[in-house]
Amino acid sequence: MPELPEVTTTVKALNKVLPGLFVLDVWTDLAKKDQKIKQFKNTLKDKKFFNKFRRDIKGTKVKNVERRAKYILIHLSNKKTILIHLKMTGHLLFGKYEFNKKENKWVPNEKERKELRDPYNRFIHVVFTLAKSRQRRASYKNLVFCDARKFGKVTMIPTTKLYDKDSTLQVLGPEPLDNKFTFKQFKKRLLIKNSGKIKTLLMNQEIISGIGNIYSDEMLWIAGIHPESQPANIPDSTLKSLYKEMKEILKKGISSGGDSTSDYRHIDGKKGSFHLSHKVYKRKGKKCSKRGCSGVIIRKVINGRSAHFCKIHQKLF
DNA sequence: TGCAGTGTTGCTTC
DNA sequence: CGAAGCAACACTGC
Repeated sequence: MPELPEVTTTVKALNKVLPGLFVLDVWTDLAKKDQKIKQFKNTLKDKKFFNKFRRDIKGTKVKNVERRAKYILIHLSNKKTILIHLKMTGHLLFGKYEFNKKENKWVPNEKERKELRDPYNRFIHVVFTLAKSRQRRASYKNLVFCDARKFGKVTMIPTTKLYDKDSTLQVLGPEPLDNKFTFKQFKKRLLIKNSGKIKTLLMNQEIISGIGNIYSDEMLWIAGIHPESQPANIPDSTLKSLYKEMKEILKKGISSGGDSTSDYRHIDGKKGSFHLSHKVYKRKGKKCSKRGCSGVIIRKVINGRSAHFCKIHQKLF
């Protein structure tokens, strides 16, 4: 689901279709009149914010789309940036949709519906209408935010303020696939806290950004490290292999078009294929597929998250 | 049938 | 201060 490879896949696809399009309008069914929950202020879940968001966005043009950690950044010509986090079940679709007044919801138009026979298209919560010019509404397309559990977040920030002190993006750790992110830095960042389990640290966005539950399980399996190992106890040679496998598995995720174990979809509604090559994630009770290993994959809750691993070849340091 | 489990983050509590 | 727990929500699968 939406971890670095999924968000990368979506952003790459959006960059092929969105730049240059004008935003004609935006619709949502998420906005609540009196949003009392603090973390939803300044998001589309807040009616007041949505009204302002809609005023700001109408008539602007999309410049380009960028990824930072698991965030999607849509830069606009009005010097503002739409910030989207897919959280657990969110995904973006691009195509032609129609508002069905009878059912009071958006549906893919007939042509697209045939290809998108997918139950998750039911959960449409935000719809942007875009076109090549401010006038040519006839040739519109929609950018659609689907999210079964409604955990996802959509907001907007002035582009220059994105990396202000204490902002959401400012506190994020380095990008794991950045060439400047060396082994030395990787090790240093894992040791920052002086304690903690390797799996939890890998998923901590302030230490390294973009890694979540699935990819952390998979990279630890390949590197032969038990998820509860303390980084300080892991020998350099093993840590080096984790560093290498981290990059490899994330790249494999990207080349597989992401992981569709659950709701994640490409912008055309198609599934990614990374879930077909899982070695541990969601494979509880299955035989460990490492050559010569006699282990069985187990599931254990570690710091509130389910971890999947092989007790035999994944060594506890 | 009912309830445990589901990818993430950030607020609250200790 | 940091770490742990849980809430945000709706569905699936045992």
